[in-house]
Amino acid sequence: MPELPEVEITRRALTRGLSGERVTTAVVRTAQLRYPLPDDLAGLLAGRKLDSIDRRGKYLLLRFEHGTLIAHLGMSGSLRLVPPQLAPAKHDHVDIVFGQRAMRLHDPRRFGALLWAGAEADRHSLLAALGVEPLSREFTPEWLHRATRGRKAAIKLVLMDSRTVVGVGNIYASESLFRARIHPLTPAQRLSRARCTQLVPAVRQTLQAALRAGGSTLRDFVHSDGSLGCFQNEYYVYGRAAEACRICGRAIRQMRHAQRSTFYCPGCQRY
DNA sequence: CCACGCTCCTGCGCGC
DNA sequence: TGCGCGCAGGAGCGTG
Repeated sequence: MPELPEVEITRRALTRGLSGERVTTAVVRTAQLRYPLPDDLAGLLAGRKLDSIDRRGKYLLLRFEHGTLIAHLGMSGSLRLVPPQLAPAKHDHVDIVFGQRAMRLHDPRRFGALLWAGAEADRHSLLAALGVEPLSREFTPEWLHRATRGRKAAIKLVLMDSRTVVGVGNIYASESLFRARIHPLTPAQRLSRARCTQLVPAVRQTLQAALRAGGSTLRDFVHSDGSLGCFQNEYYVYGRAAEACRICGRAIRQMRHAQRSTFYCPGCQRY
């Protein structure tokens, strides 16, 4: 579910609601998500101040005065701000309580993660090898052109490979390739500089449009106040198999590639 | 280094 | 109506 826009929306809301606040306690109801939860989370965080929240790819970095809590929402996770006394629902695995507000982690599929990284979080093994941020100045056509040389894999897979670019998942990869008019199975190394010049702004525009629309809510994603995103209404190809392309009118195709659904327009997108 | 397939888990929609 | 199957937005890891 959550790709970069949804994680960034979550980051902004949590920053508004919680930065500078002190943890009262933490409640852990599930011992393990993708990884075991930190031991004694309440003891680790109680009395500590949350200085800021950063994002690296789809990871949220909650910076406390004595270290960093790394959170990942996996495929079905959300972080909501709730009154601490609100009864937990099914799959509400963790609360971090800040006085009269709690940050509640909900994750039906439990692919999410919560890890304590200490002071050197950015060197954590999960973060150290991540690629460039797609909304940063580093992500340029020249950079993408260089990064794709020697890569035979399909451009869609390379876009989704977090060692290359972070934050682009299955939905936004399909949408970005449509906007750039590039067929998703094009071998990455065959992309000319001109096509990289199409693709880089297409990725940026897709992510920024999703951010403006409040992200996508397909099944699980909710904002930290419980409201829903609406970018799914603006999709050009994702989930639109057999529907008419918004640009050329031809039927959108769906195929399975590398065990993932891939959507494209056979008229607009070329190798 | 690169490519690929498997894996964790629950829920839901579809077809029979 | 009920049930079983396949699929769902991530990404680390092992293997070749």
